[in-house]
Amino acid sequence: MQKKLPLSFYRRDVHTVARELLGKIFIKKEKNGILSGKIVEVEAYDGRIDRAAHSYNGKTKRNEVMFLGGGLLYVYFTYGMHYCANVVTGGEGDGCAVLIRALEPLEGIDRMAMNRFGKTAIGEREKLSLTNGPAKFCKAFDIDKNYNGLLLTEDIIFIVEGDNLIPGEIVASKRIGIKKSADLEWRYFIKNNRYVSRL
DNA sequence: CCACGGATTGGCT
DNA sequence: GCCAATCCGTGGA
Repeated sequence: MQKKLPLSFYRRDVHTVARELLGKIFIKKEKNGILSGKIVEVEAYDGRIDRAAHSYNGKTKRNEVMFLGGGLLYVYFTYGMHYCANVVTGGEGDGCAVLIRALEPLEGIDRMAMNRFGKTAIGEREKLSLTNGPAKFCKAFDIDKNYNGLLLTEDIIFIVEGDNLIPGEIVASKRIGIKKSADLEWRYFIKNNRYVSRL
């Protein structure tokens, strides 16, 4: 097993971290085994200048984890039924985070299938939609508010080295599903990867 | 106190 | 492509 990314990886510029997270392996250790996947799509949020960021209007109970500094997991609940997970970046007080939008499933696919569809026998179409969206990935990995504020250098949820991408493999585009600061091209994804949520 | 709407998804037309 | 589902944080009265 590869070494966990250190705190210093996360405590940098949010766009640098967002781009470098692509190709890396997101891992959750459970009693029954490991769930893992390659990160293929992310979005950057910067509360200092970005009106779409939850942290834009300052610290609240919901977003406080975003202000605690790089290396924490920020999990929020939305639309009355979905969780989404972010990696906090930068320094304390910055209010920056990278939303994990999609993974390519690697280990524990049967358990992801159970979490998403309630069965292990899935076809190609279902496999492709296991983790190709921020709430789908949280459902597959059974990530909810209990994981909010978790330190990514602990032995529960963490990220390790994976594929080394060349700049030409990374595409930047507008972020999905937001109305404010909608023109910023702060979504990054791996070109031609089948598990990206949308083109 | 109350109303609004959201970093989404899946089902139906 | 359109829209309902379903909570709760947030902001205004």
